[in-house]
Amino acid sequence: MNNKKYYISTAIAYTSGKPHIGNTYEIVLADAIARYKRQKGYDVYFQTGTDEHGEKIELKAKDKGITPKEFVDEVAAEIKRIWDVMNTSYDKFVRTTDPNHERVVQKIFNKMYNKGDIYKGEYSGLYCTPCESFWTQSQLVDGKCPDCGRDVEEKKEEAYFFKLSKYQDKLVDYIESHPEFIQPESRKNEMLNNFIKPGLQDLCVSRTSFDWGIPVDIDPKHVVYVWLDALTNYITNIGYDPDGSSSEFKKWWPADLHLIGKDIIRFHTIYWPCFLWSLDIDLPKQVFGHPWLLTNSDKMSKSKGNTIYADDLVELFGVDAVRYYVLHEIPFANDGNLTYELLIERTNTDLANTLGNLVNRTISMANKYFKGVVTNKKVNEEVDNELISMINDLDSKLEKRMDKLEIGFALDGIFDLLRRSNKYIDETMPWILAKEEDKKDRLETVLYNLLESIRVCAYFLRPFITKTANEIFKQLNTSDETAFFNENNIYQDMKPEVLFARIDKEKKLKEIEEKR
RNA sequence: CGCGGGAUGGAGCAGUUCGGUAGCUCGUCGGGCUCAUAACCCGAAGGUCGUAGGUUCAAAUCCUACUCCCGCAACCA
Repeated sequence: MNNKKYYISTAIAYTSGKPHIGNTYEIVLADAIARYKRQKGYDVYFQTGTDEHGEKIELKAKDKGITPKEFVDEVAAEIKRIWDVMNTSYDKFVRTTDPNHERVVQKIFNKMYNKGDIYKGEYSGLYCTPCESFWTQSQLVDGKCPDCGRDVEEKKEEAYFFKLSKYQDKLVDYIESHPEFIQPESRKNEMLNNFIKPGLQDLCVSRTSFDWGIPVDIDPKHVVYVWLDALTNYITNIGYDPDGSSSEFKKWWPADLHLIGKDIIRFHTIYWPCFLWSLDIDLPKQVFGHPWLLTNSDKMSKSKGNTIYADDLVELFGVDAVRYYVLHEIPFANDGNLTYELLIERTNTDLANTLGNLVNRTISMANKYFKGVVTNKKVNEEVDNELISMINDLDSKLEKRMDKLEIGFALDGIFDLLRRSNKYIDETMPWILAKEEDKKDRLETVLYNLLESIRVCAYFLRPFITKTANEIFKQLNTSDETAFFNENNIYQDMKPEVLFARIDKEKKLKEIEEKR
């Protein structure tokens, strides 16, 4: 029995507004990996949640005339609802406003301070007084405030700093000696060359310009920098405590995979390792910065009006069409593209034609020729060998892809077998066999092989399109979870039902247009 | 000369490590079949593998220069 543990996390979503499909992609990806690992026998802990502090949220709440807490309660509930609509199997949904998290973050801050890794200093920067904001040199437009266009001035402010510089050499060594730590690899070079090697500046880890954050308890006019607050969610919620961690923490940490967007790799591969070292804790095994999902090859944003929301898509196409699309279409390293047209085409060709139709035609033949009772008569011919060996090879094929987090290629592997099964039907021509009485056992063997192929595909599809896979098992009327060709099944009382109806593209697009 | 990634038939990708008939999915066109969801199966058209040179018997693959695209460039998450 394999009892290895697997701790996977997504980044916690920032509660500044409703997440669009691009933001939702990450939880679906994590869910597929988590479900796959569970199926493989791992003891899995899958954590997600929300990041709820910061100036931006304070301002948004003010605009709405409610308290920040009321604001984040609303948004966090909406995010959780969408995660649930996407049928994701997270074990824990954490929030940075959780009292235990806040308390432990304060303790962490104190521990770093007592150790000398955090010290009090002065933050100086370019400040726009009317806007009450600091800007960096690169953010300025013609040397002026990018918001109001007025002059900025050098201003100093009391602040706490974390000694990133202390860990610089250690970090370079670690990243270079652990090539798997940052994925994909191109990101590793980006971090090393752009940030770490030129020299790490100490990081300002407190703010006094706004209040919506965790107070520094040795100096309460400061609040803790949001990233120190947010990153620690990965340990505070499994029982880390500077005064003594729980057995749960000892069981799960270090995390096996932090799944994050490519835009926040810097925080996870530079700040986070240094914070952990400061606390004398091991680093997570791997950080994967996934690419983005674009609409019409353009970044999604509310101002562009091209935002697509996951719950709207689910309503239009069903949860598994959406899950399948995002999991299949987004390659390992490059950004993916999502349009209604592409989603409809993908759903029709793969899910309706290749998968749905195969299940439907196979079960229909079983019912028509054998009144729905099919066993393995073992009247095999040469042509069966390729199909059966493909069935038996699927497990190792998928494992190779999944280990490299190549989800899209893993799905391709399953669909290769589904396509091969459709071809097998044409090669064996069951409708011809059915006309000859002495070919009855051969016919039954053919159908048996097909049913096994479908069963194994459904088994491996379950981490990705869970609802559909369960529906296929129900239609096959079996609970056999064998990952390989099983010679001794009995199929009976099967009911064919359309899994994915073909979508009329023109009609659907018109329907979407009218809804707008 | 900031760092890194990329440029392959209409679309999306594989192949480049260790040079040797350019492959896959989708789309288009033609054919077949009828168990099935206008589905499924077979076949065809379509590529000077970003540009220009070089090495080699042979280059998408190695070398040189150039063009274009994208990401990152630190205190907003």
